[in-house]
Amino acid sequence: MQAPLRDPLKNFVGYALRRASSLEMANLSNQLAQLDLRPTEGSVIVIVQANPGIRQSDIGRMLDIASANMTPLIARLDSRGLILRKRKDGRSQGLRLTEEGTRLATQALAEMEKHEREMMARVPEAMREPLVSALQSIWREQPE
Amino acid sequence: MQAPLRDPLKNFVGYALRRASSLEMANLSNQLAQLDLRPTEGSVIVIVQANPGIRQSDIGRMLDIASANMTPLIARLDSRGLILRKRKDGRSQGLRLTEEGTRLATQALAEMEKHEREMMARVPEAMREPLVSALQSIWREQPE
DNA sequence: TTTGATTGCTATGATATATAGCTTTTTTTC
DNA sequence: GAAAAAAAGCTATATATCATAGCAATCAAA
Repeated sequence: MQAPLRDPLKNFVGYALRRASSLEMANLSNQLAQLDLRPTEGSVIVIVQANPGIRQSDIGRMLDIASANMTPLIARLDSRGLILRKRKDGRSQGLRLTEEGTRLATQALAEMEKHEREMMARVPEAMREPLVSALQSIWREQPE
Repeated sequence: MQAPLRDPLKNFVGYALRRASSLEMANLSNQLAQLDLRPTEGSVIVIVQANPGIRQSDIGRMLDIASANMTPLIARLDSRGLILRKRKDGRSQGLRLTEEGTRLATQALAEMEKHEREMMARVPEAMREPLVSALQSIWREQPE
């Protein structure tokens, strides 16, 4: 018998946030793996589906992904035949989903929704709305 | 002028969770970088400080870090002179902080607390308690 | 005593993210 | 209109975290 372990991180919200998020990500990642999509790729094609002709720099701003990291991401979706790039002007290009991309994006969105329901099922009803609001107040409109 | 961008992820809690967590992590990471500590290393030494003699496998269970990943983590803390390993029995070893490790752990904990206050300051009072509870209900006692 | 679980480890790879720098093109400013 | 600044997309590289597969030594349990 030994002394019970102390958890000095237990009461940190930042810690709970990290744990909840990484569990969430792991689960979603497993689901999307069935479609051979990484979580980030899933987000991207869902956004392209909702915004045909969007530029990758726009997506980068929405998801806070640096342009240097958007490049290989988009390249892979392109090489898999999920998206099309069409020149908009000399420097930018508009993105659109192919048929296959549309099919996958629809499935991905369905997975996200299913996953969402499963996660929220674990949160007591009364805490759901405050949870969403609180999370958004944390990351939206970051102060200087 | 172009059509405003649609954000189909906006209403997903999982997405808000991910964004809040990664912002939080980035901030904490910057703070701890001053101490030349990565977030995970900070968590580890704080736990060792609270539990002298703890085994790395215990820490792994607390933080959900696989033993294969604990090894290089602990090795680095050891090589930096922050922790000591003392054989407990043939296979396990007890971890303790050195003086330098104690100094860093104390600073790291202070950073976490400061960071915690800053983050919570952005969350309206009424949502704070529900936020913590909701997050914990998401990741604690994961169902089969 | 044999079986099974635990501890710590090597090696490797996947994913997301970060930094520095670059060219070309467009926009802004003077 | 010319010079300066900003934007788009890109290469290359590095880091942090986590995942998988497997191993030897040790300890605990059937």
